[in-house]
Amino acid sequence: MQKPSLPKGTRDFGPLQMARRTYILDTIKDTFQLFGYQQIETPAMENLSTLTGKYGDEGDQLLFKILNSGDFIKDVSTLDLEKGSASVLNKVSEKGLRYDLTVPFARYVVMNRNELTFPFKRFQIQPVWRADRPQKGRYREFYQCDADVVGTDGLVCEAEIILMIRRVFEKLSLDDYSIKINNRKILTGISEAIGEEGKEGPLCVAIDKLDKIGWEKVKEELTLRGFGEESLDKLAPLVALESDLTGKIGFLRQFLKTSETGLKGVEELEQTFEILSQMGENLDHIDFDIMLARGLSYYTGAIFEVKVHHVAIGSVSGGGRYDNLTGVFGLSGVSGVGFSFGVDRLYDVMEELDLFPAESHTSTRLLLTYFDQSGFQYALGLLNQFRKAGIKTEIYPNQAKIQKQFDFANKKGIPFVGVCGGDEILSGGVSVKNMGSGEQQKLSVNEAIKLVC
RNA sequence: GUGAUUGUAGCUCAGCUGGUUAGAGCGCUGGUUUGUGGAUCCAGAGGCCGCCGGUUCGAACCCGGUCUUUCACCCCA
Repeated sequence: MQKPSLPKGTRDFGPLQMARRTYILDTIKDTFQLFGYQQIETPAMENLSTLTGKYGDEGDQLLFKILNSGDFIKDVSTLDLEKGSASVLNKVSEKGLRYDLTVPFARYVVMNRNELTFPFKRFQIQPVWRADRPQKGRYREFYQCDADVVGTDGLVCEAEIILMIRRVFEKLSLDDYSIKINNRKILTGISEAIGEEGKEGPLCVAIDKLDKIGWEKVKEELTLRGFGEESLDKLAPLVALESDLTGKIGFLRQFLKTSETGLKGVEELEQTFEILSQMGENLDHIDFDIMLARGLSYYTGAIFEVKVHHVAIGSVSGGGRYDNLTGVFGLSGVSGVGFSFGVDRLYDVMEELDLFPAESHTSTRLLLTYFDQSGFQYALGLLNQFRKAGIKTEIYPNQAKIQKQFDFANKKGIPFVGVCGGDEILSGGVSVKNMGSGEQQKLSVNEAIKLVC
């Protein structure tokens, strides 16, 4: 007999966990729908050609590949084997598990471009898979909840993303968090302004670590990546800048005055905030973080990341605007913006902060118990009456001692137990015990329904 | 992919520098109670000490490999 086990980085979800996950997922889904997003689903597996090359070399390594069916080795030559794994791979695997929901969505949009009405707002809640090393808040199978709009560059979408994030967090009673926002164009502008045009990629990667490793280390890394001393000196005042929103914007206007792109980024950001104020909304939880850089190569405008304070868990949500995501699939000029909630991390955060409402392990309200066959038959008749009255009712399915039946109700957290014995059968009623208070009274079925519901 | 780390009863963990039949608490089963759960008391069941190999008279303990857990790096939700 073999010991059962799970693949690394995957988990089962028991009834309690599922109740909590559903609570989070319903909140998110409800919010997406409130803002006019429509749900779609795409297959767990995609053609490898759809997935590869979209996430960089690192990302390609993290893709789970699916072995071809049948004799998967039949096309592999000894030459391929000598050339190494890359050569063998495309002969033995042509499908892979999706790595995120954005790329499959882009594929979907391109394939259905003639049927879709643009701007198209969709949401998608499905698992994704990454062959990462698991660690805290990082799994190999996890859910993403994506909402994206494609076919518009209207900044109202950015503003609405902020509103959706705030609504979800409010519903989940999370209030100590910040929505970090920045604009990729500002980062491009910065690299131009410090005389390192076109190097915003490495600049972002290094600067993103500022919080973690400090300015000195970031400087080292940038030097390593070929940034001149002069450039770093120009960058320094920006890194040191501590100011409020208007202060930051004022500073950037000056700092980026030679960069058309950079100024455009600042303007987009300001307009987004302006839209919020026209909606009668404030800027609570919004943190304009000039140093926020998200690695994903396809972002071109706004970038978001949500961090809950005082927990050791990475960002729980992130996203941004991409101007040409569908380009690689042959449809260019479609601008989109979207973001994603990581349910598994939200779950971890809420658990760490003890924010889940106390719930019983079951939704059952009433358990019918009995002593013998006649009581069982009588209880079967009552069962239907309670259920027809809309009360979640169950009956203990096999004859067992009454203690055992009570114990069952107790462990499952069922709040009421209905006892069906000789007395009850004679009077046509049921004795209902409140498991919390211990009170028990003999009632008619109608009275019992009123008490329990 | 790199570097650490963990694994003993269903759960949380003890187990001395290698030495007889591997322990505790909680949980579980039964009883105390033949119409009543949560408390008390009594009794009992339950372990290839992650897996494979090596060293040794002798391994839960030492060594190698492997899987798993957790963590840092990389990257990311």
